[in-house]
Amino acid sequence: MQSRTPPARTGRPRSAAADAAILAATRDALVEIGWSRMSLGDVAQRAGVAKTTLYRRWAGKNELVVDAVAELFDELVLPDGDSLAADVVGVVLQFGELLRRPETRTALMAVVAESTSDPALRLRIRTAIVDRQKRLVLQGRERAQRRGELPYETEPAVAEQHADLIFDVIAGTVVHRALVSDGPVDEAWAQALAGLLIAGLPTAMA
Amino acid sequence: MQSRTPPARTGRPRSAAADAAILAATRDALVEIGWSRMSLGDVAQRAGVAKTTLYRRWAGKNELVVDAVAELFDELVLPDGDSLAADVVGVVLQFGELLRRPETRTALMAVVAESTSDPALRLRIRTAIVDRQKRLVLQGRERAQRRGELPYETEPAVAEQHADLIFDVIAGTVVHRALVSDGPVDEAWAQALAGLLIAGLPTAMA
Amino acid sequence: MQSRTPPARTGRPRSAAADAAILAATRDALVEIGWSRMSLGDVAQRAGVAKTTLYRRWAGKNELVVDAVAELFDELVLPDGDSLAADVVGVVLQFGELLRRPETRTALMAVVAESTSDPALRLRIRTAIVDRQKRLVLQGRERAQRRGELPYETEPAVAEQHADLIFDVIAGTVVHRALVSDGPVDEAWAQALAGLLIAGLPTAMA
Amino acid sequence: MQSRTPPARTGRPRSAAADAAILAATRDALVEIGWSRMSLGDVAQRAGVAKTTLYRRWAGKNELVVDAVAELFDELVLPDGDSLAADVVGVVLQFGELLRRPETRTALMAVVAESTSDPALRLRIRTAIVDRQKRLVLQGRERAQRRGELPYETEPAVAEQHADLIFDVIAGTVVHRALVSDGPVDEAWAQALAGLLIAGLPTAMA
DNA sequence: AATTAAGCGAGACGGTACGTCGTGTCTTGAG
DNA sequence: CTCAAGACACGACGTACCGTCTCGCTTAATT
Repeated sequence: MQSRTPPARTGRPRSAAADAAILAATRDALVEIGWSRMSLGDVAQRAGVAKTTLYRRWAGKNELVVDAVAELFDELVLPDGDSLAADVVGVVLQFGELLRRPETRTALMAVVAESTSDPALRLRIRTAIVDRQKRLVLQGRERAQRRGELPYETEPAVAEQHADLIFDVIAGTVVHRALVSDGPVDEAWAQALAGLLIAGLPTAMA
Repeated sequence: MQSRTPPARTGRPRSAAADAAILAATRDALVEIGWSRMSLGDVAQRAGVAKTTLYRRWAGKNELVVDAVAELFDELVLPDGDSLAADVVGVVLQFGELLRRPETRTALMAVVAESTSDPALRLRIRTAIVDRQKRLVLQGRERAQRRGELPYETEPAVAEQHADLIFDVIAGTVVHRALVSDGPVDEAWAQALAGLLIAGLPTAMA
Repeated sequence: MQSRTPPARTGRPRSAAADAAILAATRDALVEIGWSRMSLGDVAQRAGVAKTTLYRRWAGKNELVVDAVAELFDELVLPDGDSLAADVVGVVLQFGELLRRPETRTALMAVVAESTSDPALRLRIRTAIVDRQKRLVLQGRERAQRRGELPYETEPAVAEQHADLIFDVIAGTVVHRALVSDGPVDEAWAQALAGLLIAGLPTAMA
Repeated sequence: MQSRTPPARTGRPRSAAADAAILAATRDALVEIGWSRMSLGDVAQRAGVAKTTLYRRWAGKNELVVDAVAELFDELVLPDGDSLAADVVGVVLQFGELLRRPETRTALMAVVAESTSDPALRLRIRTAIVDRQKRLVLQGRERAQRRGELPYETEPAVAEQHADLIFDVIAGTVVHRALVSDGPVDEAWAQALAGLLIAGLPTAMA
């Protein structure tokens, strides 16, 4: 809560309202016209702001969009299920719902695409969006361990590897289902995925 | 009985060599200058082809890149493993290798990102790239069934749902690992993923 | 009426209908869409002819247009006036009328413009269009001389210089009036011009 | 009382230097590569200016060339002659000289040709080039009237009609001589034309 | 209250790529 | 050898956005 503006601050301060208007306008523009067709001139006009103001705050489209969508992902919570399977289903459904919103799906994939040739952006995405959600896996595992559904892993490095893998599996699978295969992420599908994860292929297919 | 060319058959036919040259030039340009900086003028020049020729065949950058990248995915083959786990590991490693090549990772994510607000492009990606690779899942399942590792599913609709789910899980997980989590897709990781899929979480974590 | 095709003629002969159709289509296109916007593809399509056919007969747009409009200028005749002034007025009005037709005005100026940097085209215009109309000046002078309105010039070279000058004056003035000053070429204006030519400035302005 | 800038006065003002550079580059390009081969991209590059800047000020090639050439016509001055005939000869020779320069002849006829099917362009040519040079006729007439060579016309409308006609005659005749008949505009020819204008045909041919 | 320095809107600027169009040539198969 | 059809290499078109740069005008904190 303390001011961390490093140097002396003279002159007219930056408008806080402008920041909010720009981020909101960015999300609107993403929904309406898509990533590639969205120009920063558009965003500035929608926000009632000069392009200069926008470039004074962000280096480019990528940085702006990451900031504009990062907060949307913090809505995810681990639902109050009574089994590991229910927890998985709950998270999958929430994530699926998030990916149905145009601004989320478009912006997320756009910045991931850009990040394939921009390591700094990749890091920013991971810290600002992805890693924050690993808490869901950790919470879910802990609950399942308390219920006796999963064993305790004593080696911390191994435990982290497990968590990372599970996160990749769940997040990657839902994204692929929603954005590539273009199929619904509904109750039935979520249960099938949860069944596969918990029981393994031979049992799940039996 | 033979001629099924539906409309008229007049005028100079399109050059088959041009198609190949354009697709190859597209891949080269992707590697050398990246998706976003690559212009269709560049591609045309590299291919020794006029821009017109390019636009006569493809509607834009996205469609062109989908086709250019699609061919790369046809390299994937189901390796000659002697167990379901070995087959999964083999495919995962191949796919991981493919995603390490800059043109593949960049182009794939770029078109997926565009496709989030372009249903026609989404369909094209699915038919040109994704659906073609489901053969790997089908082959792998069949081998596993013959070995007795997996049961036979008699209901075709259910069988297809299983295949789709498995494909989403494997493809999505590998993409997420490679492009978002930014971790290596190596032998150890591939075995961990295969173990999870075959045995289920409780066993895999034990 | 005899075939004057110089070498042996083998293969399919050229369609005579095609020539006429192309020239007519050229005139139509000039009227409707103007010189610069008229493409040879347009002309070919209007004539129901392939572009190849067109290029087989003419070297380009300029040559085609010269041929297409040359004959229109042969309509001009020296009217049956009873004085030099009446003859001048009659010719001026006819020429003015010709320049009101869109295809004539556009095509004439277009080829003249092209000819400024193409001596061969300049020659072609002069022989195909301009020089043919000098007959009007020669006829008018002869009549005026017979009426006693103009003296006889005995030196042929001087007589030709006079005729050339008069032609430049009349043709140039009418073109400038019609196409640049954009004023009407009507009876009153024609009489004013004739008066100036015959009586000279001091008298004409008195 | 003073500021009559009609609309808003905001944003960066247009560079006056750019206008001059563009017009000069246009003239250079006309000389070096000719009207039809000259592209606006060329002009922009020669002027060290972006194409955008060029299109912000002119609607197209025609308008630009009209303005670029118009300045050249302002070089014309009424020479310090001591008779009406000398003044006419002086102006004719200057105009003939102007029409010997490739950029002038080509550009002038090209825009006139375009103007035959573009009334707005016709107006622009008239206001930017033609009407400005009528001053020469007005000055010459005034001098001749002071010398007693021409009568005073008291009716303004008639006086204007006279001036317009004389302008059409001189300008049209010189253009026709120079560009169509392709003859020299030299001292002898200029004197013949002046003689015709001042004395009328019967006297001039005597 | 006056000064001052940055923020602000507007929009012009030099660039680059776009997707389309026209040119003149070439390549088919049919006549 | 001609024809209609249309693909081809080339190159200009006019537009859109980029990110930067003036402009003249606020707007606060400092004098």
